[in-house]
Amino acid sequence: MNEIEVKRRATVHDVARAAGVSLATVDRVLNGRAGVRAATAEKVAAAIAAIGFQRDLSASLLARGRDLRLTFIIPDGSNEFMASLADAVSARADQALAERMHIQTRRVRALDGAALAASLDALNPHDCDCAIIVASQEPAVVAAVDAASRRGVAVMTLVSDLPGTQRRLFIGIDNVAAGRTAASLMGRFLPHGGTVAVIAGSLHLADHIDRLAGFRAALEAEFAGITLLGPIEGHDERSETEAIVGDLLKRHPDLGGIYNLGAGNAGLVAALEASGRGGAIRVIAHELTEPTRRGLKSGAIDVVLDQNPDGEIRAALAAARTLALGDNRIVVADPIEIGIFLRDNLR
Amino acid sequence: MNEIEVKRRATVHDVARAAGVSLATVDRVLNGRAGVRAATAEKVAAAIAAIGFQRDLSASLLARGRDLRLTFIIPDGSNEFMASLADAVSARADQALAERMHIQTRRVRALDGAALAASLDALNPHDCDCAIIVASQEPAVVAAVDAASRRGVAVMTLVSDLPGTQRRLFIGIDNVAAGRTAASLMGRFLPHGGTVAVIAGSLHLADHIDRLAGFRAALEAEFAGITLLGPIEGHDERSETEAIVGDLLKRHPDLGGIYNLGAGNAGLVAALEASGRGGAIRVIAHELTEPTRRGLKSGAIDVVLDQNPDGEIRAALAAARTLALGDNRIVVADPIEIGIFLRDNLR
DNA sequence: TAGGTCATGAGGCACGTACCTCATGAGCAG
DNA sequence: CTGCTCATGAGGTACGTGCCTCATGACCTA
Repeated sequence: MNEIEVKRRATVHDVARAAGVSLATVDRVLNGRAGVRAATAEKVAAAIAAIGFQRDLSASLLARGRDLRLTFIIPDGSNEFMASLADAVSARADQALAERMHIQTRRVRALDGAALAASLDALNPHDCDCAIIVASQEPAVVAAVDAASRRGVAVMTLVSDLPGTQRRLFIGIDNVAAGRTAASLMGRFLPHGGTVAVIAGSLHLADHIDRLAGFRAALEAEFAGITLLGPIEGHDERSETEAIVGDLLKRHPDLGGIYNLGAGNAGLVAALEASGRGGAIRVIAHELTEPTRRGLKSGAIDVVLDQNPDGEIRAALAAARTLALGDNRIVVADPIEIGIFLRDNLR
Repeated sequence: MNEIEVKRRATVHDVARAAGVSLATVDRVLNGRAGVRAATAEKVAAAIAAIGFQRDLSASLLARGRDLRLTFIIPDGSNEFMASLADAVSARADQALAERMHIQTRRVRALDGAALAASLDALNPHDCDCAIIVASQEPAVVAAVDAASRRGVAVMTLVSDLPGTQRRLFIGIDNVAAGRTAASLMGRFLPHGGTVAVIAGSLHLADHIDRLAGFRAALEAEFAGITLLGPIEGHDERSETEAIVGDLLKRHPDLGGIYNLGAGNAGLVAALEASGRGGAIRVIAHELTEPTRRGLKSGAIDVVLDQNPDGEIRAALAAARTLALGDNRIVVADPIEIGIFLRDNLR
């Protein structure tokens, strides 16, 4: 008598009863099978809405009797961030398997649209339900994404989006906001103004363009005392970036700060440490990787903005799981937050 | 013939076969039921390890035929952060329900150990599998946590830990690191040194003590030019904090910064804005709530350190789900990161 | 030896959904 | 009317695990 009364969750049986149709018909509607008149389908839909039916994900996956098959396609090469993204995928693989998600990872040459497109073209719905890709903005990739969607392979974009395609979801940070944040910190670090150099990877990369735009806009709006130098392109390369920074330090003895919005941070740290001026110059970089960690610890880098690869992978997996439920539902993901790291809150 | 070969996931049947025992025995071992000799249990454990069996969470919850029952106990009162924590719980309720987790939230008077203990005592394993509490460090609470654990109600602590008890997991940030981070930012904001006032809620709260310790240590180690004023206790109250800040501003025309490591931020912002010196003083506060958001936007606050209530709730739910599997497994959660927010990366 | 306890096995039903086959009846064209 | 298509219903099995009952045989104790 002390029982707590619990509302039983609605099941497909309840839907059938409420709609006045059979279980088989409800099943046909729920799983998009043919052979149901529009009028009947609507009755079912109305019943679902009326009683608030939610399909039981666990039971659904169990009954399907097969794991969800996901393929991550991640750029290869020297880019440490992409490596950490791949690591984050591996780290989640076991947990994902326990939730019936079978993960496969492929690395393709960075900035090689043809390779990415070929990799996408090789996927068929028989062995891949969903592809998660780091997209580069090239026509071949756009075509491959749409083709995969038509074949029945859902596509989600990670880190770098591909708007205007059939991709179901984008998972990544707001890079304009990241640039603004960098400016806001740099401005406060230099209360008496000064010169700040900006280094980018490439001005053909959407995320780098966004960061630069945000950085510039926020500096102009709030910190008139700061003069911007650059941007200089380092092509995300260690040695090239090292040369650029070394040159900057030599030519600008009064340099107040450096914002590296691309990769190549190993070179940045090396040049700073070699100059003996590490610590006297405020430095902001992107992505928490081995070189930036080292830089934070040594004091060469003050702040690292990070897009939390682990969180992105978690969000991607959660979204993929939802995707498995229905074909026509809108999938949303928790927004990815920009991580801000100093030496003192290194995880 | 084009089939991709998939390793079938191991099931309890496979474990039984590998161990040379019956399904019933495997079940007894897995679910901690009595009536199995130690030697037999070990054979089963060995088989599980050997074939890498992982219990299917979905099927397990389905077979249990009942939802996981979770009770959040969250302090009530004027504390905006606790309100946002409760909001985060509500926001996840639907999603949780779809994963067979039934959430109940209770609010108890803040800093009232007896009330929290009573609330815990009222829980019995029949209608609550797991309690998630914001613990305060009082003997009555400690006793209640251990009693609940003995009764079969698992307890997890949120935001504020209760070490030395039977609590299964703590979910929250590293408050010493948070204090260090605040110091590290403040030090860089004031490159020529200055005076920084510290306001705490209460020096009897573990998290406040930790933040203060971290702040102090990092200032002393790295920023000798900064003089610390306080800490002054504002008891997390709006009006008291407002009075304190107003007084500080009046008496210290040269004040360089304020670090409020407790709540009462509405008062902080009001006093700063009333003084007309907002923007000239570097201000760091905790928790992204309505008043701190306002402060960031108006420029009264420079940086807010946040412990990401939504992420904490997500982690708690994930951990609870794992907890449902076995009684004697070690549950781990993803670490909660300290969020750092400026006006420019407000979410 | 009789009676008891205890470890283990065998088997079945249940959870909610997916997916299959087969039957039935309505509607329609010729 | 005959023969066809098509919407729908009825009912089954399966997924992997939890939980229940009952049977069996080993071992101990009086």
